[in-house]
Amino acid sequence: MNFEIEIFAKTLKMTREGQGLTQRELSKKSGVPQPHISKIESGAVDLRLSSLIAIARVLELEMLLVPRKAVPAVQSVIRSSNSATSPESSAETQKEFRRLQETIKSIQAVAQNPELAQAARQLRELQHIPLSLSQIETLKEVRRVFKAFKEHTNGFDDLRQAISNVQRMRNELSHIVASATRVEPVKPAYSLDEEGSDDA
Amino acid sequence: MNFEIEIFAKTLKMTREGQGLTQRELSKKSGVPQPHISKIESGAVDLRLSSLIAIARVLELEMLLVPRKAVPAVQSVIRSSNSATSPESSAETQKEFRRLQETIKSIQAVAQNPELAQAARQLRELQHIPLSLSQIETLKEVRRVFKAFKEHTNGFDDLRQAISNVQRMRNELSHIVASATRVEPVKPAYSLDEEGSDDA
DNA sequence: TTATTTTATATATAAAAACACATCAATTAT
DNA sequence: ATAATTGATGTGTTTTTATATATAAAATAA
Repeated sequence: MNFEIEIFAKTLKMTREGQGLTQRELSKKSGVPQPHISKIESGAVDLRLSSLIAIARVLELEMLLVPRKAVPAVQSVIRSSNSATSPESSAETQKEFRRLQETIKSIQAVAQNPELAQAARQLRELQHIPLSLSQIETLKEVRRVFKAFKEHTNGFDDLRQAISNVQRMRNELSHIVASATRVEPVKPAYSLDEEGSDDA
Repeated sequence: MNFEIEIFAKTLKMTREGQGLTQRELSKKSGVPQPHISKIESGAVDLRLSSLIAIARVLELEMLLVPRKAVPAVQSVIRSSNSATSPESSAETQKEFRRLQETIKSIQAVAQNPELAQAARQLRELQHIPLSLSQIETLKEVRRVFKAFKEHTNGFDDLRQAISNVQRMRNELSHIVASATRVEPVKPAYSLDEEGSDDA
């Protein structure tokens, strides 16, 4: 729906997931019915300020009116605050990592590929590093693409894209990984036994 | 109404006034009807996000969801951004200064008082200094009290309070005033010919 | 004081959110 | 594969915002 409102919808959803809350739990704590939360997160409603505030406070978020010219500075403050401490790296994120590894394993059961294996390795490296909300989003997206590929509803381009997302993320965090496994430069040439088999 | 929403209501109103906009002008630019703006500014409605955003954008404000722990830092950024450049110190503020001086003059017409005179002097010093929104609010409040006092609907305590608000503000800005008039320390003892005349 | 501008109120109507409840579909866990 | 959890949908009702006008009240300017 409204483009302006989508940002809030997404932020709420990402934050909720980052905290490992279900819509029902959030509903209970905020007093907003779960079906309504669903609508809000999908950007389907032009919600009232009180609803927004009620949900935000549970997620430890505050609504602020910021002078436009101060917005860049404020966003930088928020960013550093987010990367500084990451309470969201634990429980739920670990689950997500496990799901992703399951998905990869199920792909590797039918088709081995060095790049995919490398991605798996890199993911293992990242597993215990605190991730930002957007990085967790990337994780989910990567898994979505892997899964779609496995079910032949997605092409190689998407898969390659997803793998390179993992690599990019790994590079972003390389200053933390550092000591761990030696990382070989990513081979640009890509194969993965072209034109996959048909169905099931 | 809702305590959480009042903050937004006040911020919108203060900002609008700071920019010298009338509700009608804001209405025209934002598309929100003037009567509704009135209700919003008085905190009488739990407005929808789209309305809030529409009004805010005209006032060059952005709604942001900020992690609670980052709020203090963000507020400090906003504060310094506000005091740094003050486009709001001109036109409308000058008018407010003139009104306030008129009010003081009308009081002095019936009762002279050294502290009041000093407040008037201090206000003259401040007249060409860029003020923050909250300082402009103080100015309005001071005038409100002065006026109420003149009409015998307000006591001396309030008046004294208002005068000391002027002094506090002057002291806050003393580093800017600096070169101007030499400022004598405020005499604590207060008089102003006790128990004013009755009516009219 | 008088005129003008600005804000607050009033009324009627339309539109949308909020809510309660049930339930389906998709995902995840066992 | 099956059960359990989670998110999305659907329906009907209630409440409230939003809008359009008109106008009263308050503040400001002349």
